[in-house]
Amino acid sequence: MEANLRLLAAYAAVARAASFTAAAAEMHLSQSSLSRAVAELERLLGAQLLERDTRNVQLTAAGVETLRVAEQIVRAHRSGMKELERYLLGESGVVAVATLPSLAAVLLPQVISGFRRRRPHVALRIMDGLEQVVLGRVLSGDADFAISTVGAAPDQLEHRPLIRDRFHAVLPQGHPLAELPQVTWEELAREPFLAIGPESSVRRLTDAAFAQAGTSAAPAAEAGSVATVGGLVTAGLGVSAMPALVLPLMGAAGPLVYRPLAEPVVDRRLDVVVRARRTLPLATSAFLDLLDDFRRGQRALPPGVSWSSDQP
Amino acid sequence: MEANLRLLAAYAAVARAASFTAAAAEMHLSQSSLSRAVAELERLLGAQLLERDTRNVQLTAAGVETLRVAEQIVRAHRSGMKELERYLLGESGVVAVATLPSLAAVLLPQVISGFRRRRPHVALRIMDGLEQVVLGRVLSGDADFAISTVGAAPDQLEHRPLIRDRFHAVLPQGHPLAELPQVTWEELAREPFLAIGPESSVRRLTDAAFAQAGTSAAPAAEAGSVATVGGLVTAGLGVSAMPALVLPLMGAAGPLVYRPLAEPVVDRRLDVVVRARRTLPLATSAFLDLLDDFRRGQRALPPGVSWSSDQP
DNA sequence: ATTTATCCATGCGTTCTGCGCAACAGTCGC
DNA sequence: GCGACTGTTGCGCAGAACGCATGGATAAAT
Repeated sequence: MEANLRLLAAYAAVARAASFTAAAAEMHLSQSSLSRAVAELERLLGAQLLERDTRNVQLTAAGVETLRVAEQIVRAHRSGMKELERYLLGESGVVAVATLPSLAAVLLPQVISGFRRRRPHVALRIMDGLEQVVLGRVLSGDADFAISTVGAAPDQLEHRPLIRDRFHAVLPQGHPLAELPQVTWEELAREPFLAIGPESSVRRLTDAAFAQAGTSAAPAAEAGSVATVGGLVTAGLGVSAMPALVLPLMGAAGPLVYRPLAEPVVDRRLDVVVRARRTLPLATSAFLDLLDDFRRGQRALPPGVSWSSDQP
Repeated sequence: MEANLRLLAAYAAVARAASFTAAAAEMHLSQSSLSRAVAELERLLGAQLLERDTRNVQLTAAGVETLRVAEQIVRAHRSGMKELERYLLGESGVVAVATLPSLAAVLLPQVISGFRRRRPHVALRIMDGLEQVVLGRVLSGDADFAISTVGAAPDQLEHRPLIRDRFHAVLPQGHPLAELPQVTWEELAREPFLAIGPESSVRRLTDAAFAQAGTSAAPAAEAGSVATVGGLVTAGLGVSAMPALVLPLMGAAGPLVYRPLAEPVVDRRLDVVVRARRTLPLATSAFLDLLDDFRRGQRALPPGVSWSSDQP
């Protein structure tokens, strides 16, 4: 029982048209070819499907049943291939992006709305987490790509700059440093410093910045989430430093003051991360292209956040 | 996009096994053949499906989607062919039989119960009607075959004897003829005769029987259905003559007396009727074979009903 | 470090499938 | 009876599909 699609489709066309000649025209095949195909199918099935008397073609009972099944199979094939084609053209599927919590809220919404206008049938899946988790998801293939800081990138990952996210001092209202238009890391280091936990990529950057400014700020306290750090600052226990995109997540416990940090100006660099030497699904490439369009077009971003300049 | 089943099945096997060699063994093909098949499918789809690094075979995102679709298509094909095979082996399908009302009630039930024990997945469709309707259903193909009287058979129909159904006098209780063990047509002709309408095949036979007995019975009344004729006899308006299988349908209005008719003994001959030069679905043949087994085995029938003898 | 085993890709020759052309054989309508 | 139309069949060709043998690359064994 190894009737292939060619035979089934040929038979279905002949049976539907009740004519070899008409079906041949429809299928762009010679009539003799169809005649042979049907004969071959009959031989394979061991049953007569068509009653031909040189003038008319009529279905036998087995022919009716075979037509039903053949059309069902051919239809399944056609619709499956159509579905696959849509997927391969990037018109369907799922784009899975892993990213840091701060980005999910600020950058992605505008990109996504543009993307969904272009590809309405592509679903999006956003997974947020800290850097290690995010990169792990890309490595494992759970996510198609990530937008994240990249500390030590395993060489199975490939990344390119996307966004620069400037660090700001986080101060309680009425704090003396809040009088200044901008604050230096050295000035900040004289205050009790409230740090984010060491798993956060932000912590690595603040440590480095203090070192670069020739000082060091042993944290007065550490917290695991930025919202908690924000609460501690609000309560007047000290100051902190966070990238601009993180700031909206901090003020939950009460009003805070943010001032750009200088000497040195420090940016959190957010990169697009993909697996090296992998061809991406077309829908995903389209998403990345859109992101790059935004970057090159310098689409508006919140203060303190800027697109990375074009790479060589 | 003309990926055929061969390519899809080959790819599915390789992708599932994550190995060309293993899949080749499973499919009884050479590894080189599979390698080529997958390469060909990738070319057709214009997408890389597998990431091979001489040691491992891994699916790309497109590969995962393609595997899903390929398995779906292959499954549809396999299950469709399986279904068709069952049908062609007579293990599924519908046997459609057209027959006269009297037969549907008496003969068919026991045949059907035997048949369903043998082929539990074959459905039965019984259509009853008068001879012309019944034969028409066979001609049109609505029914696979009929059990019916056959007056003038069109030569597109083929028939063979199945049952002989002896005519009986139908008498009201207390009628003088009811005293006799059997009644002759001549005796019957002296009574007011209540005939069935001319569309019924029974009418043709009673007319012929009276003629053969050298008499004729102009009907005192005619009715369209045997139940009505029965009612008229019960009411004492006359007598009638019916084949044994019809008798159970007559006594609805009250008790009647039936006596075998002789001089001549007249049988209604019920034939199996099929379209000439047609191969029947296997399930139908099986039903007919069973019927023939019953006939040759002289399976018990009601009094006055007998199987036709074996044809030459 | 070298060897061995394993795996997938590819060149080559063979077989067989699928095809169109052309000739043929019924059948219908004029 | 003749042409027009239909499906079937013989024939030859192009290429599809296959297996064998080989090559290159890598992981495991020694």
